[in-house]
Amino acid sequence: MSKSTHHHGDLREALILAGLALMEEGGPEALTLRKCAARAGVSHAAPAYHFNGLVSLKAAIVARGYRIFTQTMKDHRAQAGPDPRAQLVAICKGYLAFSASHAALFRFMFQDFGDLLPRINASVLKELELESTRAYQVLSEACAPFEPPSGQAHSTEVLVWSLVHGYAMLFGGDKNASTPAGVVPDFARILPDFPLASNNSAKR
Amino acid sequence: MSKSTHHHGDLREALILAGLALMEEGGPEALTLRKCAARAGVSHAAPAYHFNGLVSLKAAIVARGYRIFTQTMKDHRAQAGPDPRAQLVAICKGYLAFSASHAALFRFMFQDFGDLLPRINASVLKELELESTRAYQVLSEACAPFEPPSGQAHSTEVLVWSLVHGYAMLFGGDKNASTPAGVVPDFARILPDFPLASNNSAKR
DNA sequence: TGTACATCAGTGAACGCGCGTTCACTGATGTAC
DNA sequence: TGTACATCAGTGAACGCGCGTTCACTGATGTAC
Repeated sequence: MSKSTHHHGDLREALILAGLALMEEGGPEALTLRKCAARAGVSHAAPAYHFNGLVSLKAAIVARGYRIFTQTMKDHRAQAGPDPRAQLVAICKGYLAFSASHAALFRFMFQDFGDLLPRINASVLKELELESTRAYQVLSEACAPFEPPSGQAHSTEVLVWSLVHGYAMLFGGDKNASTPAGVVPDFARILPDFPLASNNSAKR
Repeated sequence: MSKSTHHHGDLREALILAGLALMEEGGPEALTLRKCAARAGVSHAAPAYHFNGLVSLKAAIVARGYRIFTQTMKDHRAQAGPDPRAQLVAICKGYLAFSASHAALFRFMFQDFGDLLPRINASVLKELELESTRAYQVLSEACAPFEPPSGQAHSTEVLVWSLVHGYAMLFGGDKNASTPAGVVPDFARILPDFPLASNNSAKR
């Protein structure tokens, strides 16, 4: 343990990791500058110095969330076969795996940032846009083979994204693991019934 | 304007309406005891007396949200024809209409209440459960004609609910009205392609 | 190689703010007789 | 019908708390010569 109090080394990384941990433990309410600082072992004024305020720290944490999200989907895809349908199913399973393993963060990421956007540090905002676009692209690519060749653009993408996102929100976490009326069918039993137009060699 | 300062008359209703207004104007962060009280024109200690703390006031507001939600779906259903498919589409449009007209409230309703549940006033909790169950039943009934007769129970329900909920969350509000890649297809152009097994006289 | 100095990352005390809660109170309402 | 009294809804001042922000500072690092 270094005696030096100044020059943390990688304060930014430490703050983001602290924020991710706090988010999972106490939800979005627990994400404050002071708690992040305490968890990272620095003065409570340090995060306000590194980022320009709480908003940018939150954005940096969300950006990191998207990076993990993307990686989770890619990991699942890598374990599936080359068949486009299997690839798409794997991506969706990765989507659900992330939403379950990072439940609070997942909801936080898809929050409405609205008024806060203009207050985000320019470089952090750029990073956030990059990471969220990358996550989106993974899903988009997996849907591409199923887009109707001459129909409404992105309709499969919107269909699949809506379905998997809604399922994740409603049934994905530990809570609300059932409808008021009973047990929820496993997602894998729903997805294969999709009417995905295949303009490729996708098999059932 | 009555001079009497005590005995508001219907403080409960006034507080709930104040809360609904605050929610739409400033999001969930704006929902505090003091702001609700100020908006309802009462002392800031009044809401803490009427409900036993902020948590139960929030729950009462969510319960009211579900009541409006149910009514919105029913209103849309009433304007559709008797065909089961038309009814289901109408319910979904009602779902989306509510999520758009009460964007912040909608997200707040589907929040994870988790740790807060035990702290809700018993009668308010009962009301919340009643209203949310009623909303759920409207959707459930509309899906019933399409449930596969011998398949997995509630699979159509889960499918439709996930799809419409995900669409509402991702594209329903004013914000994020498009995918990163472009324009979002209208929901009505997606839903009719559903592979809904009809054990009824539902027509396309 | 060694010294002087500028830069910069992080400190810690202090500030004001809005919050939920508490509590002795007040004044209107309802009830007993 | 009228009076006494209990109940109860809402008041308003006070409290402590955690928060984000500010600012003069300090000590480590990097650079010029």
